[in-house]
Amino acid sequence: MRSILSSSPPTLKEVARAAGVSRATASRVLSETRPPGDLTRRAAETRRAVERAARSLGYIPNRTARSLRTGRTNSIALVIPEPAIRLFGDPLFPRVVRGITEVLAASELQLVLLAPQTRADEDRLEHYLTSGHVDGALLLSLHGDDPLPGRLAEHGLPAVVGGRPPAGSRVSYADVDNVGGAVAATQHLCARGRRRIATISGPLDMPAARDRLDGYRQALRAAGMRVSQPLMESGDFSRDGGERAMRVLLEREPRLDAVFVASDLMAAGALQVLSERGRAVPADVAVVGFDDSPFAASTIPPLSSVMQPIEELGREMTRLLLAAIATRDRVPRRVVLATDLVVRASSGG
Amino acid sequence: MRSILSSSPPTLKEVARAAGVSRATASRVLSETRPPGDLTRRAAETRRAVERAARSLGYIPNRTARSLRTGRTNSIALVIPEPAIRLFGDPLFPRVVRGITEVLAASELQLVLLAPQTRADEDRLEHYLTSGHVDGALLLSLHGDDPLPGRLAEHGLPAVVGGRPPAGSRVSYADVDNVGGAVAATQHLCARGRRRIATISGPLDMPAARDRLDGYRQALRAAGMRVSQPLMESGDFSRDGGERAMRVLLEREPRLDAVFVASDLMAAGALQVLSERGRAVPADVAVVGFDDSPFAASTIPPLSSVMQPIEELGREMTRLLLAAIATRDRVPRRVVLATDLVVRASSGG
DNA sequence: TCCACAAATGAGATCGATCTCAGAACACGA
DNA sequence: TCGTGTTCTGAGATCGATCTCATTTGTGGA
Repeated sequence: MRSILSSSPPTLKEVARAAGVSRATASRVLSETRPPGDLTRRAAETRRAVERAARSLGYIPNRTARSLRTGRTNSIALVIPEPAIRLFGDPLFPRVVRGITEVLAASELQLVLLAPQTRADEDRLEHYLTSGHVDGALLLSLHGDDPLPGRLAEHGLPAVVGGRPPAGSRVSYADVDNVGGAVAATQHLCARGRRRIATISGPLDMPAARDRLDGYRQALRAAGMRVSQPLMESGDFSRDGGERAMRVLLEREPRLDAVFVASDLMAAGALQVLSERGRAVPADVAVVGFDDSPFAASTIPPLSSVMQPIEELGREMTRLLLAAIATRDRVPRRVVLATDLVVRASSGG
Repeated sequence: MRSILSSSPPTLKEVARAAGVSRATASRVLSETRPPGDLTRRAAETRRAVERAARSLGYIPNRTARSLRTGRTNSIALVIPEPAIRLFGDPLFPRVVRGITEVLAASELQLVLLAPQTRADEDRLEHYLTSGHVDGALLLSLHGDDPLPGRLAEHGLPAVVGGRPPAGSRVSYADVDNVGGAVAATQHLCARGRRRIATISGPLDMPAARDRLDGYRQALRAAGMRVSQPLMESGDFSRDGGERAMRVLLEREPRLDAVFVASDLMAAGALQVLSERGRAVPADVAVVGFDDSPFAASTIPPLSSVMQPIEELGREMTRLLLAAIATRDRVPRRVVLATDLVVRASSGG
């Protein structure tokens, strides 16, 4: 083992000296992954010597130096601009992360998660990303007209957005088919004979929320029904928000006979309010949620919901990013993943 | 603006040439923060010229190069070795993160979150940390005998553990007084006249869980009561785990008259089981939880619980780390933050 | 006006790795 | 044994910034 007295970590130069070879050779041995077997006796010997020296010195390559030379950092960022409380509360994030890490497992890339909390954080973050800390970025949960994708594109940093990106930004993204899911849910309610179908949408500065609302509208129009403002109320994707919106809707349109709710959490709140107000589900009011969360099967009654392949979204984003990094190709690509209506008792099964 | 044709980002050299000065001067102007005012007319002019050139070229310093030279990266890691589902599910993490980001807001440091999911991830992570990507690391939620703190210390990377670190590792840490909190809770139950006080502990490979169990034991002994194995059952800090453990305890010791539960989530499960079995809380069985979660006030009945200052834990960890980085001082320090029993109806108010 | 001293600048070294390229060592067939 | 072609190796350049140190420029007092 190396002496405890040497304060700074061993460098390649020291390894090379210890092994009696040049820096170049040491570098080659340690970084080149070569199919073993097709090397001469001499080469095999130096290789062994270098490896032994590196091991006994406890050598760890300085990534900073390597990055400077190669222009690669071997890490990619996952950016989620959400307050800590939502970051750690939203059930979607762990699923996306699982998908991402699955794909990354096969690579040597390190994933770093960045969650800017303030305006100042966002500036610092942009600087962090564009100044060469990472090879690419995955962007999740962007709101409204976040300028980040555009900025990264200007600097030539590969980026992939999860969910539909801010309008007008030429950036790759993967998304789930929110419109299609909402259409399916609403059509399903129509097909069950419901005539006064309300909706609780998400916050309208989020593309996913807007798409689901669009799908609801499209389906109603396609069925020849009127899209009426009083039947639409927006929540914030939380359970409480769902309760509040449901109360507003019942107040405004007591005769509604169905609700398409843009998230299961809000749907759970809505179910509770309906039960408190003595409306039977699905007899009086049919309910369809969105997400197909684990708890959807155990609400009372079990909640019909639109399934979205979130893990696959994470995988797809990562694949897009890895491809962009590998090919240096900056042509924006997009992938839209199908959603699927899961029918349970709450919509009259 | 710089031409769209130049593919690679502008370097300091280009800025210097554009401003008609040397690289050294450009570097000084752009990185030196100097109290303005005490510079000569000439200096002020070059300063202006360099700044204009940098702006018009869209210059962003290459952090990799800067790091290589200065040995500083201006980022620190937050390591949480938990599966994604727990990482995003545990209500403690957002609170710690809030504390951390509060303290970091005043600095220029970027926080990166690393959550190794597999054994391979852990190796990669160790390599990431020790190869110069960050200036220091905050380690949370370490289990059992995680070798990470020791490894980092070997490589001279400043690190601070949140919670009590694995035994024997000479590393700085901040912790909440789990033992003291458990003692207070148990003493409180004794003082209310309870004689058969059970406990539901956390997973015993976690120091916090062990400390709370220790506190329970200490308090019983101090009160001259016997510590009996059948009155102790461990859960996994989840609600389901609490339900399961409570059932086991009732089965084994039907005459128990109090339970100290090592987390509020488990306590919620326990309350439900007690209610199902027809045991009145607190008349038949008094219950005290741990965490003082937001929902503790709204369980039925409201849950007495041990408050722990988690945000402050985050702040304190960060302060310790920043100090260690600034002073290059590797002497392990520790900080233990007081916990506080909050009495509500579940323990007989 | 001249001199001493402080402030500002630039040339070149440096951080620690990889890459290029020319030359050395080796294997193999004649 | 010798020549040829392939494989290895090492010297030195390089990535993009900062730092050192000698030199230039400018200031203020005599």
